Amino acid sequence: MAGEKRSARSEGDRVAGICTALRRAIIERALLPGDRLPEDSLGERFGVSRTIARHALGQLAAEGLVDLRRNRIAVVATPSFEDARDIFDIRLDLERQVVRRLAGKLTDAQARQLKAVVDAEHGARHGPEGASIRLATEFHVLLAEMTGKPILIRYVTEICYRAGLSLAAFGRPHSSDCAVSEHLDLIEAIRTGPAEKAEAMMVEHLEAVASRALLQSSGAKPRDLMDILAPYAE
Amino acid sequence: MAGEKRSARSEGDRVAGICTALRRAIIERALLPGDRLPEDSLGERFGVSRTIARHALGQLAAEGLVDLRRNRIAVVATPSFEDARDIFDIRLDLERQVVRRLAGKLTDAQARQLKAVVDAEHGARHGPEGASIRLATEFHVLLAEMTGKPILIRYVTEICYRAGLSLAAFGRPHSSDCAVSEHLDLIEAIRTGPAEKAEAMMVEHLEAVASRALLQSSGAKPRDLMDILAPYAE
DNA sequence: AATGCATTTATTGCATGCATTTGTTTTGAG
DNA sequence: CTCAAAACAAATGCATGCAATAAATGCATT
Repeated sequence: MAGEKRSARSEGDRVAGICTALRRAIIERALLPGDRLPEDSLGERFGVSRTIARHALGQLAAEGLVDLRRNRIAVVATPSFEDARDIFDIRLDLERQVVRRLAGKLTDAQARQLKAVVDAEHGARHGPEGASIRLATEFHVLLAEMTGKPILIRYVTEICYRAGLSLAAFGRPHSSDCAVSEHLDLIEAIRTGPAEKAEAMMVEHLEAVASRALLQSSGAKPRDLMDILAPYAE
Repeated sequence: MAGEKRSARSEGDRVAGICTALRRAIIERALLPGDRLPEDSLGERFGVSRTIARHALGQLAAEGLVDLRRNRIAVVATPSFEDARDIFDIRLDLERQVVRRLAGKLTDAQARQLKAVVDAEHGARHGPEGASIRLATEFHVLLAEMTGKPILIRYVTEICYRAGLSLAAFGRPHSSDCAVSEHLDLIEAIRTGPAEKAEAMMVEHLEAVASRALLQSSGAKPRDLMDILAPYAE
């Protein structure tokens, strides 16, 4: 009874709660591109009516994480290869702004907070892949949050989630080792180095992530039925 | 023209219709920051139930055009001065990408299409301010659409609308004359010039727009009732 | 006359119900 | 036995109703 009251109050908006849960499920690859998201099931699972579930799906569709077609069951979005490229291009610009604004201005407390996330990444590097990816994303989001600029934070967050989904769309395993050391280097560069150097390092990092995931798999992206069956056709 | 892709992206056609109408009202300054948007009135005006109106408000809130607080009437967003700066910073990066991709690759048909919009701007320069601003925005959106990159188009469109709203928040009149000639120069630079030159011109243009609107009015931002009434108070 | 409190009204939050549409199974003809 | 058409099941599209909350108004008290 008290629990009901508390959960209702702490989660001022139930729509936001569902969005958060689904975003996390998507970034952790518990939900994969193409997975169905019926309003009924969502509502039942989260203890709300279809109305609320529907609204949440609308929000996620606006963020590009969900595909919504009229009279059809909502599905987790399946970004195309071109989409993925464009997302990373935009992400590059946005995160470059983040670094430019933080370079040389990181407080010790902030550096510690970032390192804590990287530590968590390190600890999760042999655990389930989902946690690893989520933490890597959290690192970038936290960095953006430290700019204190709400609009920049919002766009960086959104684009990071979309980037994560894009990576999932191509089924590449997440190489956490690289991310961990690159993230550590980034913290140092942002804290001490000149803005140009930190910026260059972020560019390098993101391009590495993108090429590890996208360039290598230029042919293996969407499992096309015809491609899969080609060897069996003769 | 501009609404085709938006309506396909969103779900219910009616939700998209309301969004489009409200976006336009906002960009034309028929709706000003802080104006109330009660679900009932919207529903009645557009011939739909509150459910649909509510959903539309949710979408616009996700785009940053509407402020939605629990149990409170939705209002047109009132971007802060810092928000406006951040929006223009992001817009700069995004539109730079647009120019970079279009430089030297504009077909004659596309150039003609862009010129048609600028002509319309020219024709509207002494008419109502709203049309002038809307057309200036359409120019930038059309440019983005010519990249053929859906994600880039989407972010540029959104940020252009937010920029328009930001300008409205500071009550600056729209100087259409400058925009018209600058837009013409842009078309030429993109069509013929090297990418660097076109890019620099876009940067210059957007910085000019931002400084005309933002820098000059650093003290006159939100029309506060107390401020407005100050001269009458004695 | 100004402030705080109660009452009334306006508005949102959310679930439910019905019509419509889509997807699936069944059925029946060839 | 195959395939198409019809019947069924599942899911969405949307409006409406009721409870809860906030804004507005009026009243009383200082």
